[in-house]
Amino acid sequence: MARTGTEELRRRNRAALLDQLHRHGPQTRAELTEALGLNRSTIATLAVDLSESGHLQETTGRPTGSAGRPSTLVECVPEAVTVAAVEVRADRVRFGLVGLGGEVLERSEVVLVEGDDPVEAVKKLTGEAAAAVDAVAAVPGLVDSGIVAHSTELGWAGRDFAADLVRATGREWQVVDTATAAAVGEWSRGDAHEATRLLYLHGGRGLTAGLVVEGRAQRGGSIQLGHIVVEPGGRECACGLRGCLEAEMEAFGYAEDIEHATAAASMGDATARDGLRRSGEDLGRALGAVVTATGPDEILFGGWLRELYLSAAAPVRSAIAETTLPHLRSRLRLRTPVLGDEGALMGAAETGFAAALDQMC
Amino acid sequence: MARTGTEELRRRNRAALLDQLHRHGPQTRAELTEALGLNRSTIATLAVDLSESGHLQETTGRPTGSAGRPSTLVECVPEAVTVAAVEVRADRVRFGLVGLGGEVLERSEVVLVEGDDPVEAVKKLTGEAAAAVDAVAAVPGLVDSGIVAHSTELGWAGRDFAADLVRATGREWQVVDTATAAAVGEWSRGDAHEATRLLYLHGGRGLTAGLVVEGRAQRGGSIQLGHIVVEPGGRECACGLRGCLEAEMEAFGYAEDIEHATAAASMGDATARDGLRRSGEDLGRALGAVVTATGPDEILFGGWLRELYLSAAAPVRSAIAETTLPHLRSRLRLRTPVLGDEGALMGAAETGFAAALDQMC
DNA sequence: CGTCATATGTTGCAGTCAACAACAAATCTC
DNA sequence: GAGATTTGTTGTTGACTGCAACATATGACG
Repeated sequence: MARTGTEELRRRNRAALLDQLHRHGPQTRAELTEALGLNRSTIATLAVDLSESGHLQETTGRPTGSAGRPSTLVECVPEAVTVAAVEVRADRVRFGLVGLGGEVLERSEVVLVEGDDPVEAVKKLTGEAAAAVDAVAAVPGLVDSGIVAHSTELGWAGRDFAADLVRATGREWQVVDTATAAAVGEWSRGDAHEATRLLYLHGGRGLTAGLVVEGRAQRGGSIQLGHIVVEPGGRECACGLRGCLEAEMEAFGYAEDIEHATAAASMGDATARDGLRRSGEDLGRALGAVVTATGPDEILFGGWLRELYLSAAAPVRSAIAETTLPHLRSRLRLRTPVLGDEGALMGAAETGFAAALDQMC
Repeated sequence: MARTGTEELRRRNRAALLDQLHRHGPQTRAELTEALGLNRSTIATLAVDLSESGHLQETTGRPTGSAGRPSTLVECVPEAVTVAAVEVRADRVRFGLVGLGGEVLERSEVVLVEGDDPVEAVKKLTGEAAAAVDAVAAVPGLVDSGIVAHSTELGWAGRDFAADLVRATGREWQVVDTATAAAVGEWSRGDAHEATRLLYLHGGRGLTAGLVVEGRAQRGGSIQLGHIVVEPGGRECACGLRGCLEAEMEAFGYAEDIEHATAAASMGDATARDGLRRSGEDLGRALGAVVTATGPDEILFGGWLRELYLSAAAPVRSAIAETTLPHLRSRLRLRTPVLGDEGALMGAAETGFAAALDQMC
């Protein structure tokens, strides 16, 4: 791969064009000229190049309604570049083959039963995805360069998941954490695009958080929200610490069944209501520290934290307010994600596209 | 400024060459060829270009000791590109005119007395620095795009310091926070270069922290370490919260006079010793949350936290150990900075150079 | 319905750049 | 002192983007 020279310049411009279409959908040549700051003729040669290589398609554009020659519409061909994205959960593995532009071309899922190895599921699911230029797996937990250092949900510690996947499937894998992936997904394909510092909270069997700053995932940042200590010397946690948010919340036992708790609370069950309130406060205190340390301007409550937030917004908010400086608090928006279960998969795919387009020919 | 085209390519290569020399000091043309991945002839034309424009100097290089024609040594001319760096503290304002390559060409200082406006001091100090391509001020506190949202040390809240400086000096200023600046300084000019995620703790009248990831300052990341809540419902803090680290530590009153406390402790004063231990524990607990949220692999204790750490390392370490996952803790190195008071100034200058070299002609 | 204005695609040319290869220079080794 | 080795220099080449002139396709207007 050339690092310098005029061919490198071309390569970069090609990648920029594809990236633009990938992010913003079909555009006319004129719009591309504007967006990329290149000359019309340059856009033309790039477009012809990429048409011939099958990466994009040109169609006679929509009538503009205004004067002038109508411009040709350029759109990318989803099948030209695909990424295999996988999301691993304790009870299932989901797969999506995502094409350029963000379209999901294929989708499948394997349900795991006690003792199943996710690697086998991944192998089965991605059998036909050999053409994918990149493969990315999202895992809930603390991921450090392919190794899952800690995962409450999967019960792993120090597993070299990337290597396992390579062995099983015979291809390279990126491993990212689910929370960061979901943050990327919500930013790029959800409605959180205007957030400059987006914190996504992922509530599964464990609690993790992912941070996206100006659209870029913060590497190494898979934040172990569940292991923020909210009660020094408190309940013993499986991780060996005491008073972790996860351990304190586990006392209420509704990570598995939050609907039950919220239903009971809305029926007037005082114990359930009190439990939700206290959980909300613990979560808010943990968030206070995370917000102070990372300074987000938007927080999305994903997974079962969505339900907790929806039914205990007040205690969450007030606990944050009691542990965060006014300036940080005032610019903070609290919301729920829009992509639902899809976010992590989309974000994982996006991670793959970022890498693919970067070294794109 | 051209964004594309071959001239832009040249511009980038020129900037890359200058940046290489700025960071790594004088190098031979052959070394530059290797480092930048460009052709010998390209390096030659770039070097001639930049020699003629006065940005660098070529001297007959040191004898290599091995066979072959001796290469010419290339070094940057410090005076060619200078940055005005200023560090604001409650009791003084320090100024340094830093040249390309990191050399400090001029240095001066103004001591402030109660009621003095730092802006006046900056104006006086930087009067002769008109030629500087960039001017950067480091301020202890929470800085958000030029505005000092909160500063315990200076007693500011929401002051648009950048605008004040522009008004007073008639030139543009970047405003960064002291902790982040010091982190950048220690990374680029200190001995923390191998840290990939460096957290610098700045102990002044307030406690702040700065994070540098792979050499780049995390924007918006001026972490308000002093306002991590370590004692929910604890002592009232000037910021309006309760139980902030700063408020809890203030009870011991040695932000101003840590030497006194450590001296007393080493003389056997049980109260002082106990105070140090408890401060160390509070600091460690606050750090636990920050480490969980930001995942550093190195922490530097700067300002008066240096003394606290040196005399209370054990409680700090054990408090961190009780509030941080093993994986994050195991890769964590705790140290003290090497640049002393100089770090923030060097880092501020480095911030200026990053901007200057980026848009460099 | 035809002319003009407008916006866009197309084509050929010019300017610039980095890579390459052949050559020159300067040092070390034997 | 001859050859090996490393590096600077020079002229050439291929490639790319920008530019300007031209061609094309539409809407507006009388």
